[in-house]
Amino acid sequence: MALLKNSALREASFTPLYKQIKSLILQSLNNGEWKPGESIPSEFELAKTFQVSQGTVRKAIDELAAENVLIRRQGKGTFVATHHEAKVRYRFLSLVSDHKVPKQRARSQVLKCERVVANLEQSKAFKIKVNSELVYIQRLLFLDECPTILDNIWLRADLFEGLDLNMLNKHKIPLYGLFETEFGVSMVRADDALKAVVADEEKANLLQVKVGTPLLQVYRTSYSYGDKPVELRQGFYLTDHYHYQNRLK
Amino acid sequence: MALLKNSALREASFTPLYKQIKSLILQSLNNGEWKPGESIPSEFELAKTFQVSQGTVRKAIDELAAENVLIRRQGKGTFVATHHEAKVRYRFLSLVSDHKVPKQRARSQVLKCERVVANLEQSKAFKIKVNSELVYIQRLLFLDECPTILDNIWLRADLFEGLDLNMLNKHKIPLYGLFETEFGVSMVRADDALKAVVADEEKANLLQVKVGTPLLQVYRTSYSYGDKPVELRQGFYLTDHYHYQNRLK
DNA sequence: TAGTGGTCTAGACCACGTT
DNA sequence: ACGTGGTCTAGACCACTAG
Repeated sequence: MALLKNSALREASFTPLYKQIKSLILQSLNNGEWKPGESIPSEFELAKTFQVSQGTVRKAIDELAAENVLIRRQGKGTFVATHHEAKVRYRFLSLVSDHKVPKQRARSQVLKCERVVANLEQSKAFKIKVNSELVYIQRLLFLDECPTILDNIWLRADLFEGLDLNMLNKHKIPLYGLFETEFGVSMVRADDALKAVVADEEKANLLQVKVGTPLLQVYRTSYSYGDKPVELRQGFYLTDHYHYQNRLK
Repeated sequence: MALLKNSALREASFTPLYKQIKSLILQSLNNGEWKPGESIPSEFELAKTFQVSQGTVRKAIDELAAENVLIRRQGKGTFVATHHEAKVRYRFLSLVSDHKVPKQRARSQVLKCERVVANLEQSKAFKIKVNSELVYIQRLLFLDECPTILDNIWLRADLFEGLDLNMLNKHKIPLYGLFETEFGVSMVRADDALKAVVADEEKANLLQVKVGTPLLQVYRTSYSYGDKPVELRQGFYLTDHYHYQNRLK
């Protein structure tokens, strides 16, 4: 794609230069040219390769940084966001302790990892054919050594070839970190839909509570670069000592 | 406050010009110089009054626009955000229908409006003295004519003098719109803490459901300009046909 | 046509981290 | 001392809205 500088023959199709630059950067990220944790070229270098001014590159990076796709570090450079750093490790885990101080520790226990076939709803969400293959994972998340979250997870099988119970149990890192490192899939955004439900027998057993205990049900769709949906989740959160925190602006 | 241009005698106290401009704008908003819905002076005018370049004013406004404090409209001007416009009327109502299409209609029924005394927790949250006076409101919100949300609301009495049951029942506008118009209090941000609970007898009666029905409990602290906390809320949401939606980035 | 916000440029200088 | 991102400026021009 050639850059369209403010030229003459546009007809109601104006796209700012910096948006085009942003797309090019996203494309490079998608192609794996720059990997999570690594630095991307400096603003001046990018300006030179794209044949635009540094300020224009800057504006493109500004937006990507606001979306947590890139991270700027003054004096050091601009880096591709990663789920591995301690600081952002639990970026997508909105559940926090009611007594904020004792920064909880998370441990995951994977119960199932199977290949399944996409139902109508799932195929719609992923924009793939019905009966396409998915990976289904069930796992329990312990916070401060208490079973607190029961997750049912579905992934596009074509993006996660080779993912199995063995691999999941071997790694001690958060799932999103594993996806990033082992499969080159970076989660950058997620949409959650929350409801209050009560625990049925299966969930009650797994979470070690009584049937009828209220649970926070969190349905999630996670997206990679370019709003590509790559994960569906049904989470059931025990909120006796934790709460889901959210900031509205 | 005089603007500190990049001068010599700073010692580890650097504050960018545009941040100072931002503070000045926020101050004007706080003083009620520019009211919600109105336009503020153009970027060039502000640049002239503040004796900086237009680009610097622009960056200040950019941040305030990102925080939904100001709204930019190309060709028209920059406006103070308001809760009255249809588009952003329910900005802070995260509950949406599961079948998104039939854009729900909200109706509020106020049950109580009393003066009460702040407990320890409330006085801490508001950063006021214990036993300070608060306004307590209990109301039921109907979505599509079904009782769906039970709200308990506490406000700083000194900011809401004259607020009573009569006034609340007279107005057909959302609460945050009323607060803005009648008391000059603009809500710009809120922190929600969510848990799953079950309905006790009182809540079950009011929401017309059985005791034991799971409810989404939403504790909220709302802030006005300058992160000033002005409202505490305990909401109980019926999530049989609605869900709390949230985007993670 | 005039006025507003939106884009783009080029250049200077500052703050921060590393060498 | 150098290279990075961060700030600030001045000016040109484009896109949108309204009179």
